[in-house]
Amino acid sequence: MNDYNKPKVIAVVGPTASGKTALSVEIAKRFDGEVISADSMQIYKGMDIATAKPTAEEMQGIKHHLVDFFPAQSLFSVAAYVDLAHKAISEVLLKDKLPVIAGGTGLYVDNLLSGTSFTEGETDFALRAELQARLDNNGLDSLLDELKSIDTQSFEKLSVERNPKRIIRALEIFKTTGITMTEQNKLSKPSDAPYESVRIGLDFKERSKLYDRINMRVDLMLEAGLLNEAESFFKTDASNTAVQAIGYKELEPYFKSGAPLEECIDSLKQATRRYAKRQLTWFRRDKTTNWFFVDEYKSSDELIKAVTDFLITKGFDLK
RNA sequence: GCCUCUGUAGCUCAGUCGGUAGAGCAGGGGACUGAAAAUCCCCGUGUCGAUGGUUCGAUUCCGUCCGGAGGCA
Repeated sequence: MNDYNKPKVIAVVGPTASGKTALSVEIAKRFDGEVISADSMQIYKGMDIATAKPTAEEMQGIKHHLVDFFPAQSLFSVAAYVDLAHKAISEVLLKDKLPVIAGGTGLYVDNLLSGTSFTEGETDFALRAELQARLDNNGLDSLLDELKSIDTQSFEKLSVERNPKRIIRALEIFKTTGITMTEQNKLSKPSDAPYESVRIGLDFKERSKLYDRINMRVDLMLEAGLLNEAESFFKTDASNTAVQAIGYKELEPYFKSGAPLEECIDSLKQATRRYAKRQLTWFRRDKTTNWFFVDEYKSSDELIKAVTDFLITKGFDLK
């Protein structure tokens, strides 16, 4: 309950292309920190351009954890992330440095900072496939009926939402652990957060400014060789988690069925814009986030200065 | 110059036999605990091109003008 004994961490969150990478590096430089990425796609090796992985130049000598270390053929999960991220944070703290968490995957950030405890069990993919097959053959209601008999609370929410993935997961939890999703969520929620965290959120007063940046960044990715990267990605046997990355699947029609490149690029841009919107929805939910509007500053230097000044008032010490 | 078609949501278009309008796309809001860059839920008022006329009432009918497309000279 005593915040003063908890390690302090900074988290930089926001939608894709809002400038998290640059800002987190600047924070790390000024406050003697190292960056811990919270990005579900930048973990993968080889997926450099599409995921806008920070380049060596962009990192400016600041150590980045949990980027570019995981094979694209392997499956990843929040549980795996949280485990690795806690370890990385400990490592940074041992060096007496400041952990700067930077990332766009809200699920990862929240579960890390809230200290959700995940049990040892691995994901049961065979069971998941079985449930998926049932869904395909008998429909969603077949799964919902079963859920109703075991977990009324989840049922009530999921029967309105009708989200297949979450319904499958609810059944999977019960079948593998004997505990309902409602109970498990309660059990995994800690009474107290493990860190004293300060969240910096990046957003734009004008949404169209963000979208302009996204569109422009996709064009830059193409110039940087996204097409080649996509082509070789299709040759690898990427895992179910890696194939979800925005950047390859939108280009697939171009390579596999001769669709016009322009159309694929437009849909790639659109998918990225929609993703950014979902990220904002997620991050806005946390009411403790300190938002900075990028388009309210004349330059990135001014934004960095504003954030730095703010962090000093929050008790962080300059290097 | 004449004739025909056309002008409705950001875009493409439907519609109102006269009672102020609705689809797709785009876009917006939301949910979210082991696939999360995923998955799912909700949201449609706009001078119906402008202006006169007919009418109790016009986006709808008529006239004129302006913009766009095509045809004939």
